[in-house]
Amino acid sequence: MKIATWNINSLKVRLEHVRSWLASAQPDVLCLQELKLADEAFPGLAFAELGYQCATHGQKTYNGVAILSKTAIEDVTRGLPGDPADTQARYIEGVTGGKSPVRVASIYLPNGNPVGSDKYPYKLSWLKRLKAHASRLLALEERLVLAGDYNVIPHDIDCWDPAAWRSDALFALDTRLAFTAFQALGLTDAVRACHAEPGLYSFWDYQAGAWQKNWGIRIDHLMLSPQAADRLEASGIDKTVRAWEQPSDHVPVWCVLAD
DNA sequence: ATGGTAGCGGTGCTA
Repeated sequence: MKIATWNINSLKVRLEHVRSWLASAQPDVLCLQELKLADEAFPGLAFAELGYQCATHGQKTYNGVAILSKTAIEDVTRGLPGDPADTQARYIEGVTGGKSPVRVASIYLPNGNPVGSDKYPYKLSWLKRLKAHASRLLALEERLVLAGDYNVIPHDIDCWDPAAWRSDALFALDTRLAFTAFQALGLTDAVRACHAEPGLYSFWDYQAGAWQKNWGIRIDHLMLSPQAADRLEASGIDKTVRAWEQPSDHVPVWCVLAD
């Protein structure tokens, strides 16, 4: 079973990119972030044509997440539990995979910039809330994949220039400490489990020719429960997509689990 | 030192 995550920065603009990638990469499950669409505007038919069912948690203008799957998506949760006052559409979870069931979440963690604004404590509290929810999910002892745009650079080797990112909300010490505590619940980073080398990036800024200079960062992650990690066969980042016409600033990240 | 890009929506916010 191939499971992927991709922040597409507007599904309206990127629909044909997503359809092309689905047709060629053939994932069983694709988690999308930054739809920037209300559920009423979600192009479900365009994915049904390719054999995918969809569960969506949309929002107009900002955020918005979805799960696409070749099999039925059940037991769907919309919104990250733990704060009824949080109305931003950044989390959807469901169980899919047919005879090889896996619980999958599509996550769009707050960016948090600038550090010092009220956006940063929102990011940290959101990550803490994700940790609390993940702890409950791990107790189920299921195959679990928490996939998405975490807006977290885990380590120095995950960015081109660590010094340039040191004071950024994606790499600040408190961010990395909170992410480390989350991962220490027993989650495996699917890309790092298969690839030790530096310079694996999933995002290149639109500005300053970042793609051409390879000024990238790795912020899109697939975090696996022990039951999923035991079945991990391969993982990767489809960076060629970043060179497509009018691309997202993120590229798909994927893993393969044995059925 | 500054600005550099993209999407949404029709101005400034978010990233």
